[in-house]
Amino acid sequence: MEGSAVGVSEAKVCKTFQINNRRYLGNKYKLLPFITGVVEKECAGIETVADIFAGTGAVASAFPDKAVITNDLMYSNYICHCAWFGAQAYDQKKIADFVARYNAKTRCGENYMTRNFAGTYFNKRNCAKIGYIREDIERSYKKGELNERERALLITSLLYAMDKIAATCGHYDAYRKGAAYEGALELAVPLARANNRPGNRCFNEDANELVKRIRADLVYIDPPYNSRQYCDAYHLLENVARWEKPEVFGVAKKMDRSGMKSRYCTAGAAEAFEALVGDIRARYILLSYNNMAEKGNSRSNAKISDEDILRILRQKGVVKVFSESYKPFTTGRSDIEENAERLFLCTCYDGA
DNA sequence: TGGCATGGCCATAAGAGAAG
DNA sequence: CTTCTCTTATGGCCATGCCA
Repeated sequence: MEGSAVGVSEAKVCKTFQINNRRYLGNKYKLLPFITGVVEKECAGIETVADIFAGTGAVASAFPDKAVITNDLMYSNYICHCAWFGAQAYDQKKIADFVARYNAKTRCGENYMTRNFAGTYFNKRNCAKIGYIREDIERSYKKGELNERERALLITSLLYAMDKIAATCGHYDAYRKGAAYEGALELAVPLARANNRPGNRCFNEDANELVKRIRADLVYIDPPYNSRQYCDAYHLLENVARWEKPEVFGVAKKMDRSGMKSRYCTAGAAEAFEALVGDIRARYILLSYNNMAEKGNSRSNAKISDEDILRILRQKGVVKVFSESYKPFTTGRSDIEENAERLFLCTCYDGA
């Protein structure tokens, strides 16, 4: 069914991809059965789900029969949400044609990407292609050849394709020196027809501000857990998505990211969380948070204590905690015991 | 001066699938 | 069924800077 969406002829030449075909810190894809299981058992009459720290959007995608609201501070994630959850109609054959044309394109010239990133995360050839494609998407959009959804779909395709070949450990805090660059950039066609309800809405702003204006039956909260800012880890995808061509600096070639930082990565996390919860209008609040409080390196420990989480949520409603053990990724240098991913479900007092 | 934030660097485990 | 191969997944560590 979804597989045939590519079109008869294009299906042969264009590969397809889905929302979870990307590497992302804190990705909840593997935990979806756990999350949806808790919601099915514990929450009645859910019609709208708001995923206000959506990241890849994996959790929102786990509710294909609900109206979804997504939000993320990063534009690169927002663009993907528009692609996956947007309601605007688009021409699937046109997307496949663009993808095929981009994949067939050889000999792209110098551009912003080659000047700034050749020999870092990508080799020069792939940089040239990324820069060419991103420029062409914008040009085509401005000429009216692509609508907003089609622009989002193609940028999403580019971001996912970059992720596949980047010489990284999955994020862009550093590139792997001496690593072999893997293959050539190859775009694929996004299969974005799982949930495109007219009522879906995607936002790109501070979750603390957004919750003052929205209402949902279930608000899912999956904030950053530790001091690592997602704008640091994904600066390059953000750079390409925004395509404002800023100056970049340092070994890692990061752009100025002031104004993109999340308070949930700082010592002010608990305070931010308390304000957020206070402003939420929902019947249920579901929070994902790990139990890394004091277990590992200070850089990786959780910023909000269990005591604060429970104290804050209990002001809002009745709280139940669900836990599932979770093997953290490691490169073999550390050995964290009994890491668990927890779900805090709050049934709100004033939720109706 | 100590706590907090950040820049920059770094790699293997585990599971799935193929092969025998 | 066993073994091999490939793919995919995701933080930890250290040094330094900032600021009350």
